[in-house]
Amino acid sequence: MQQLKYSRQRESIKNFLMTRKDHPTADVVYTNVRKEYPNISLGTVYRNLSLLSQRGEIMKISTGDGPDRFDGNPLPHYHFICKRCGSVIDLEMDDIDQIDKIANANFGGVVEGHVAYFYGRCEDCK
Amino acid sequence: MQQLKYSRQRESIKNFLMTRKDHPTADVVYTNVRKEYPNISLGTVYRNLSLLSQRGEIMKISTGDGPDRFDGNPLPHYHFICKRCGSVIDLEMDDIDQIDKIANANFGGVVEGHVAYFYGRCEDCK
DNA sequence: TCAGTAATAGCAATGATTACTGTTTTATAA
DNA sequence: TTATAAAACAGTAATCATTGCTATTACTGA
Repeated sequence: MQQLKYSRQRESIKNFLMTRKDHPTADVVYTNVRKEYPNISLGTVYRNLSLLSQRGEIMKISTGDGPDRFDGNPLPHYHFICKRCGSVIDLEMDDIDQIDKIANANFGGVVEGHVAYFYGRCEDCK
Repeated sequence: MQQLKYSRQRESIKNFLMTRKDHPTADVVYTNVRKEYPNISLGTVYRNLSLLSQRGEIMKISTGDGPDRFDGNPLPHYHFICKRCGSVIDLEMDDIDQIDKIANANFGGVVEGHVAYFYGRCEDCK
């Protein structure tokens, strides 16, 4: 992985993400960063979101339903998705890393990690 | 949910899926079912895969990387995705349903379930 | 200040999936 | 059986998210 050259656009994208707790999509990032950089292109947004998540500076959330979302907080944590309103919420929970060992127990390969999200009804929708 | 009217195409799709352990994509289902029904359309394949997974007769696997895959075995189980070769493998592991309780502990809403997959290197790639 | 290279804007193209429409199949029941 | 209504279909167009391309611009180190 080569080193990145600074860009104002990338900085603005990252700054925007850090102000938000609602895990916006690429398109939401685009419309908001345009307030500061009206000429930024959607391609630039996608490329930088990709770069940043590859480098572990942000987190990409793929729910398998609708577009990907992004989280400015790169520290390990889990997400909850409301089945009714679709909102994506950070969970504060004890770690569940033991599930990797459970998965590895009868497996021929090597389990290195997992992706998990929880679903149900959020506080407003229950 | 209304009742379904029988269709030969849907039966063929389900039968094909049950013969496979490799979790094929919609496109793979399409090219294979065409051997029996040369005029089947890709739309029909998508509609029926959707119907069958809504009804819990098959399982849809969204990895967030590449197209969705489908599993003819609807019984609860987990999947492993190889980071090197991309293959998706069934895991035989103890259940980890306790993670729903852990996630619910400090949460204002209601956790009803989870989606999880494991990744790493498969037996051939490790 | 300048040269080299990475990043950008603008736009075209792709890939997966869904929507539409006229025709065919299935289920029901006279 | 045949008639009828509803569901499913084939074929195709459209959509949505995302990636690729190319000429231009912006960083960076000398």
